[in-house]
Amino acid sequence: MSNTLIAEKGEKSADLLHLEAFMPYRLAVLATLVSDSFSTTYSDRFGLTIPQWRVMAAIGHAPGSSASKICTYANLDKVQVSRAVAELVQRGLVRRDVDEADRRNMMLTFTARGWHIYENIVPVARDYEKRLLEGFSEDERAQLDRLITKLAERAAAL
Amino acid sequence: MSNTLIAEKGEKSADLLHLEAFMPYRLAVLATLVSDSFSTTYSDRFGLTIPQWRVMAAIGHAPGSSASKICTYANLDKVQVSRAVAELVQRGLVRRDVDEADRRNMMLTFTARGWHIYENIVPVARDYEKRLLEGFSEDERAQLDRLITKLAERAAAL
DNA sequence: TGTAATTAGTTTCATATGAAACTAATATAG
DNA sequence: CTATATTAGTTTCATATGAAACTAATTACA
Repeated sequence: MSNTLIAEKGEKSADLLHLEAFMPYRLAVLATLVSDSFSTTYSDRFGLTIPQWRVMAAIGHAPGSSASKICTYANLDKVQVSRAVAELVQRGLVRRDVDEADRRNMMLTFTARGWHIYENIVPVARDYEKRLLEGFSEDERAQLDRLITKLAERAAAL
Repeated sequence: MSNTLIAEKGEKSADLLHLEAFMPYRLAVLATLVSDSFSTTYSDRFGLTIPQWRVMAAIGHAPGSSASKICTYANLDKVQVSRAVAELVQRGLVRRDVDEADRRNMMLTFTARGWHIYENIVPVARDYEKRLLEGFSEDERAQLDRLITKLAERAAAL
């Protein structure tokens, strides 16, 4: 009876894979949860998208970087960086000057307003991270750090 | 000199936040990396998107579930589920029948072809996870499990 | 009962995304 | 040198996404 066969398959397969215990799924859910709650805290206050926030972080980290440096540093593709920068320039937070040493490159720096915003976001970000890791011992933090690095290495190899 | 002031700010702020050490960023990058490499392995072979894969996993786990059950189980919103199901029905992998007990609900089950695909994907998924965690000791796996759960709890609270 | 509120799922619409094509500048080879 | 390849960044275009509006069914309660 094909109906019975299908039902049996269903019962068997139910034990084969539980999404809630499946590592790629768990990582995706966790990252989305963290990302959403974090981005809420800064998009509410500063009106930045995730790529915009990362570009700000990249410029703050290394002012004068080119867009392609930012792609690498912030793990964004060049279209995302191009658009994020355009918007930040538009809003008067970032300056985009041609690098005279190689006129293909853009030199990206903050305006005074950009620095102001950046210096306000950084403590918010630090505080978010602090609250996220509240209740984690020094040992747990070190473990987490190590395990994430190890996982990223493995994933990059697959 | 305002130029000097800005340069000094740049140097100071560069130490304030390193994206590569910032937990929300690291989790996002890791999840994307894992998600991309995993989805490549099954989209190449089975032509499924991420929401479609999760819907398949949900139906395999609990055949006959409604779309809203699948939203909860697979952490997808109802639009994603609606569209993924429509496509899977279209492709002859899933049946969508009205639940006569409550005609608002859809009862989602696999067709024979759907079961076939599902039973082929599950080993691929298991194998991917196995390779991802290759080189992780039992203790490291347990730690990872615990830390992810703990992080997700914290993030949900923020 | 009949009316309001709720729930399930779909569709619409406006925005987000990224691959591929494009422009401009530089580097490399013949 | 000139021609070709490469690199940086932007724009275009087709698809993905999700909030809000919508349809249909059920439940709550006056």
